[in-house]
Amino acid sequence: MISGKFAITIHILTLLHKFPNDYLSSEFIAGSINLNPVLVRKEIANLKAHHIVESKEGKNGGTKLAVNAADLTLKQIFEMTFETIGLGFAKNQPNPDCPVGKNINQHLEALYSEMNQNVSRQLEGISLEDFSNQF
Amino acid sequence: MISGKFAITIHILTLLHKFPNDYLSSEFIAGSINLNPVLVRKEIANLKAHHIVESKEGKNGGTKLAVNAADLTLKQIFEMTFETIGLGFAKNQPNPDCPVGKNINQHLEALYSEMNQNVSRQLEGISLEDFSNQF
DNA sequence: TAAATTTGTAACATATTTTATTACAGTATG
DNA sequence: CATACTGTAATAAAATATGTTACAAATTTA
Repeated sequence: MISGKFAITIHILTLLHKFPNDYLSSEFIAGSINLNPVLVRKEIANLKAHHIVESKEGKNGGTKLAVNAADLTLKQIFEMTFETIGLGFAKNQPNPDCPVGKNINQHLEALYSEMNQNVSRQLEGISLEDFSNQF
Repeated sequence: MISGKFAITIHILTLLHKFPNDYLSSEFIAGSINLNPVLVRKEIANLKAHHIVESKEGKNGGTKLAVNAADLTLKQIFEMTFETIGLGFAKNQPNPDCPVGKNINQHLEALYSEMNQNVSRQLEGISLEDFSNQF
């Protein structure tokens, strides 16, 4: 399974970009994603920690973008929500007495690291503005 | 979370490549991965369905490679175990009455499709033999 | 200042996916 | 015929992701 964090976060940011002058409530956003507002607020908390958005509490409060959408890349969003891609590891520590078991994770890590560089290059070239303007 | 299928499968194949003349038992393989033998047999069943390995039942049975390791690419292994990478989708159907909700999944799919092509190109260039010879 | 609305967050519940275990029929070997 | 495998189903346990409820704190507006 893969968490929906990236998809949810980019959905939130796209909405914020579409309404640049409003503080959008978590409930409004949740209505577009079809997601519980608490979960929206959790993702927003993450965005706030990275200074991508700002929120206002209280009545008529909500959240708005705090950065220029042209300067925020999908790579940054990816890193805020995923850290890394890859094709996974076996759950248990492999057998250290086997030459393959002993080294496989290190080789997989190297492979996945290349994948990340690869994907990062792609995502670096796309800004939130680019993404949002497709709609 | 991400399933360990790819890692487990490539671990199995690396072992088979290291012992090209033996039928390896699921128990032996499981000992290297540190995984339940039944799960090893399940991944082997998948490999068999793709004609990558062949098994022999009964005493002294086991599994061996049925293809040339130089001709089997990590891309093929990836496709046998994952189908696709990506950064996920929100679990619920987004709101079709919202212009963003209505179209976001389609745009994400396009993005992920590019990611896949990107990663596939990388994995295409690495054979099982290449991977295994690192050990 | 009081009522209403919204964020922030914790605590808990449910759902889904992944991994593990048990069991046993079927097959080949010696 | 005993042994050691595969193949597969059924079930259990563990891990992760998502959902819900509750409520304190903040801010607006009447």
